[in-house]
Amino acid sequence: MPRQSKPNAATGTRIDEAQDRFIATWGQMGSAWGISRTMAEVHALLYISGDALCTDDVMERLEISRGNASMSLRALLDWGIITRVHKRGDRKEYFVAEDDVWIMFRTIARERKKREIDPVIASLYEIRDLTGVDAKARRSSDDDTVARHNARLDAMLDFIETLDALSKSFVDTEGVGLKQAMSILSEGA
Amino acid sequence: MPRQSKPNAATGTRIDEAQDRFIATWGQMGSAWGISRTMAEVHALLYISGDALCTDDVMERLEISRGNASMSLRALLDWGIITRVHKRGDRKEYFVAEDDVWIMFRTIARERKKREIDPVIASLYEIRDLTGVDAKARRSSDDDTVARHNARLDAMLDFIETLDALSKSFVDTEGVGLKQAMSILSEGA
DNA sequence: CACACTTTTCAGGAACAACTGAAAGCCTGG
DNA sequence: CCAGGCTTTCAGTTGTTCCTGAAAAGTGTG
Repeated sequence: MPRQSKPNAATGTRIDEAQDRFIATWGQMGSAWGISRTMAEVHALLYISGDALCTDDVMERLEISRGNASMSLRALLDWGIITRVHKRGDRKEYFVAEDDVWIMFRTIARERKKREIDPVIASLYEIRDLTGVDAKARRSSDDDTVARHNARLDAMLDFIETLDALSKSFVDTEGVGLKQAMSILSEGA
Repeated sequence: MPRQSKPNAATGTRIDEAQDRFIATWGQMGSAWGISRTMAEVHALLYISGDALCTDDVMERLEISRGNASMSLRALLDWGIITRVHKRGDRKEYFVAEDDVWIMFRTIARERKKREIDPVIASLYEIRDLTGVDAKARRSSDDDTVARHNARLDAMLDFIETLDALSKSFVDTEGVGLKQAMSILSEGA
């Protein structure tokens, strides 16, 4: 199945097959981690091709509708892992993926933390407050149950706070960053 | 909405509300990370209650069907984050959640790595082979495209291998473990 | 300022995942 | 080796998410 009408007709299929498989793999992984398959695929396409592609390129290559392509590109922009590019004398918008994988990862991690972890932490503290400080006002027969409940909740909070702190050192723009953290860790092991 | 018919009628509602909210929060988070909501909820219930519960307890508390409860418990067993418990003179099976959050996390991480990361790595290497060593046999006009493609693929592989190695030091049973790794990291920062 | 081109939105439909409930399977004690 | 209680399975249903295509909104040009 020939895909591109570019000059590299001979080996084009080979590259295209590799790209297709990369895209498929990435899409699968995405959906295992709560990212819509198409969105992951669009990102994979932009990443692996390295080119600036427009909506129509994406539509054609992935055989998806205009609406879907537009939505996915928009979402990727919101996540901050692709950027708009303009070409002179062309009114279309083109998109390129961040090509430094480490930066990409940091961006995703930061975003997911903001969207998914922080709200959970907030909720857990609220829940804690339901059975928290005013424990004395409770009938002693239930103290035990409440205490056990609080202990478990606290263990969870403690754990998540630790992960949270850890993620900061990975994610913060000016922090050591994951790459360096990695080398520290591997020395320690 | 009264839930339990246990002795702690007075404060029971307070605890139950806290449990319900914990369960809901956990369920939400689960679904953001590719785990079915119910499965996460069942786990949350077992974790926060700390008791050994049987299928009927779970069904009643979460208002789900027997089939669903059975499936979810079975899946949690497969993941290794809950265990069966038998009570003397009772033919029912009871279940308890791992109560050490750190162990729980390690177990989940190990399992997800095995199920989701390792296959991706294998795929990426296969894809690499499509455009790999036999590059000389290619027409020179495409060398550039192929080279760029391979560079991007390699960058990704390199990245994932690094994460993979990092995760080993967190996850391995005998390794330093996440808790200790954390302290190493926070010193370094 | 109207037109041609591009992007965004969104209602409806398709595809997929999750859940139910009843029936079949499996123990264990008698 | 059957009876009763418990667990698992699975076909059918429900519910959700994702995708499409066409219409609306936006944008710059002649």
